[in-house]
Amino acid sequence: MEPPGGIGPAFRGSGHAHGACVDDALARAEEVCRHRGARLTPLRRRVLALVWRSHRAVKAYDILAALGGGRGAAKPPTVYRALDFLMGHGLIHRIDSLNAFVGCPRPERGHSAQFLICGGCGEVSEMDADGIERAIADRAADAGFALSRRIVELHGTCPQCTAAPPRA
Amino acid sequence: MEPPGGIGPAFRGSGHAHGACVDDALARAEEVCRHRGARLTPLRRRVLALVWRSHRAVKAYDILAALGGGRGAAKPPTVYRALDFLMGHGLIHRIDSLNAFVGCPRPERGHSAQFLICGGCGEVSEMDADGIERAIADRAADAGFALSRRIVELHGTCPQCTAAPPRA
DNA sequence: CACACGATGGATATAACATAACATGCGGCG
DNA sequence: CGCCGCATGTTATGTTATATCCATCGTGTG
Repeated sequence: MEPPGGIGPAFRGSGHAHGACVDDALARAEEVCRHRGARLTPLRRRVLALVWRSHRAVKAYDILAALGGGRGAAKPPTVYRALDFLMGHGLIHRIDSLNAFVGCPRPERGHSAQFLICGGCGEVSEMDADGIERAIADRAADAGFALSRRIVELHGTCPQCTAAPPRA
Repeated sequence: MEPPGGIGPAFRGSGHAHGACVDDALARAEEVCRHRGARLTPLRRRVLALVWRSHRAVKAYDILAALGGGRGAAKPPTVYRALDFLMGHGLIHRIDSLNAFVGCPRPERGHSAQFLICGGCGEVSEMDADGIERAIADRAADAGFALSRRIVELHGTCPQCTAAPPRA
């Protein structure tokens, strides 16, 4: 039971060694931060780990709840600041259509990605499809439009959920 | 008082007859609704007109404020219901990355569009670029992903704002 | 007419998402 | 030490969106 577990534009089956997956992500994050002299503090690391708990987009207030159990609970700014830091370093992406965040599988490379978002299981898969980027760049150029941020969020149903009833 | 604006994938210069532009939009909306037996009530018409006041994305609470001046002021659900109706009939689009709404220049045709959003003047221009759609459909098919909603929101700077200091 | 109905929207309340402004703690450095 | 810069804590508030219930109105039917 180890179907496509990769990082690319493929959804995970039911069994995948998620622990290792998270560890990898954290290791890559450490690497990236060391490389740039950015400080991946315990709080930021914890938030990043929470984002990576699943391959679904995670809401800021869910992170907040997970962080702040009871007394001395974390407050919204704490979470948003950590998320801003992580986004700033490309370690996570914001999914605007969900007001939520996903871990970036390839933080090393500055990239602009496209997201496949399954309405069944909620998983988000990141692509870096050249064809899409090129088509967008071409049309923007036609319009004389200077692109900065490109948002491509594609909602639908992943292969697993198409095959079997949704279950996350 | 003649803000730029436009309907195609091109940003307008400074002078355009926006009054006529709004009138057109409302007329098309009447048409579409009559065609389907949907009721473009006075409230909905008013909200649509407010969305069309500019070619920028309009926030729900701005509409609320514009509607409800004083006593017996409109409440949020009123606005959101009207917006839902208008979206349901393709008369407006939601720009997720802005939490705001723009009028659709071609409500007749069911379409999935791409938006160019200028960070200078705030104008939003709707495209229906086949190349982009095709690239997206191809990559989704590769991934075995069944598409439903496609969100393409492209932020950047329009030709006018590139040429001259932003002003809007 | 009396009535049930569906559609519309008003009223109240609250949930969900996000930021402003200011205070505190801590490590480095002159 | 005294100061600075950064991360975080704290308080308060701003912004966006929905749930729930109720009033109204037009329409079709008995």
